[in-house]
Amino acid sequence: MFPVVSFHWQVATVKIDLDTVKSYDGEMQKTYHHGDLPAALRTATAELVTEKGPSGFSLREVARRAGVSHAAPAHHFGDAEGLLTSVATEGFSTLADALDAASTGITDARERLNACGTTYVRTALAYPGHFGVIFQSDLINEDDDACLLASMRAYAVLQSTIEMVRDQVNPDLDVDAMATLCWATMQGLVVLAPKLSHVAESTDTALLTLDDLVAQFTDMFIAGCRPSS
Amino acid sequence: MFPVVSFHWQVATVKIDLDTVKSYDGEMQKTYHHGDLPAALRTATAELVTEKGPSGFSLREVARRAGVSHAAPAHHFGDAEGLLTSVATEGFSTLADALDAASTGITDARERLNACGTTYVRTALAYPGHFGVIFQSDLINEDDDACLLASMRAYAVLQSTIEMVRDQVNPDLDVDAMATLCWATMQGLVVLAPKLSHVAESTDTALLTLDDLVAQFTDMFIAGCRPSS
DNA sequence: AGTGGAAACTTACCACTGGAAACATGCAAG
DNA sequence: CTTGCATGTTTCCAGTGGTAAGTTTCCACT
Repeated sequence: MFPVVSFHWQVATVKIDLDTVKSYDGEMQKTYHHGDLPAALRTATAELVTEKGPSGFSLREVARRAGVSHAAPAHHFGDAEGLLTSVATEGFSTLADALDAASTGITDARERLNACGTTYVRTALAYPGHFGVIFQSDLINEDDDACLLASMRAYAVLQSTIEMVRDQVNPDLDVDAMATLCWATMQGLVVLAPKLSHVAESTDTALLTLDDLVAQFTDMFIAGCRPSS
Repeated sequence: MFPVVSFHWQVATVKIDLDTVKSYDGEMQKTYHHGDLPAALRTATAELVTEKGPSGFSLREVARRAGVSHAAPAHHFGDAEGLLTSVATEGFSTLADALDAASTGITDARERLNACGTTYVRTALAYPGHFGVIFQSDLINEDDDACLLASMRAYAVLQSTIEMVRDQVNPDLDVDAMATLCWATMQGLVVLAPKLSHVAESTDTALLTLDDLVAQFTDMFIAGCRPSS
């Protein structure tokens, strides 16, 4: 059963990536009136959340931006929760792709962990709409299969990285616990960063950057994982 | 100027703590109809958010629970943002008090950091309404003076703890960066925990508990802070 | 004591929201 | 060509936040 699900999920991922290309409005999938309304609604949602935050989200405003009536989204996503869950899935999928691309080929555990961390916070900052939906909205369905699978795919990259740390640094490492800690720290940084005055987003200041914090965390993490004996 | 502000804030803190006592409806502050409506609205908000999550919050429902008309809150808090900011302030203040109580008297850096971490996640789990408002709602005014001061008071405890780590473990430690990392990890754990299947809330299972994760983080953090040379 | 004013609250209204139901439209397969 | 169905639209409903105007209660001052 799992391979089948995995297969579906692969297909879904590719489909999402294509859908995300907004300008592409051509001969593909033009099944009906609106080239690809689900994708248009997702991007409209992400943009709206980016502009006004998760609380500024409104099904009607999204529909308005997509140029359809306010009842159209219901036909594809059921309700607001369905649409937001779909956006969250897209976000997880994008994150998983980015983590995959950033970590493949890196054989040094420390380097790879740093690459994952940097990629995580950069992706979160690059897709504030998606991550806002994922972590600041309680209106998504956590049990949705596609969403769960996409998030697990992202988690798997981190997990394999921590396994590499275990293999290279400390054979007794509790991989799940440490992977959880790493994810928690990265997500905490993303949530906390805008609230902290001494953290800057760009590099052109004397302040700490998120990349700096990630690097410091990586160093501390690797050093802290070494066997104590 | 700062001492004055600090004084005001101290007073506000004490007031909030008294207000929080729900059953207390007696002869204090009974300035008008409703013994102490602001406090009642705050607790109603916290309960509502605990039950239905931040997105389930509704000014009218809160007013209904407090037994007043839907326009009454506006008189005390201006709008929904004002009320939520007040709840966030109360949450930060509670956290600061808890961190203070848990860490005073502990002289060993590792022990104290662990106490802070445990207290953080336990407080977050004990006040899900307040923490939900703080970290999952973008409808609070981050620049509010009282809120800022309360959060800074909580941060200060953590900061002094990290300074203790610096003094006892590594004189070259970047205190601000490490304090940020610790806070981020704790908050990340709180946000992530309910989403992770292998983390349990109570201790009566074979799964990891949040306390376990905090302890593992503390050990790793202290070890990782040691000078590399 | 009583009166003016301010504070606390209510009522009435507005534009907006999400969701459901009934209706219309266009494609695709028989 | 026509039947079926996915895709939208229109219309309606209860509920929401915010504002403005009115009402009640308290307090301070004379």
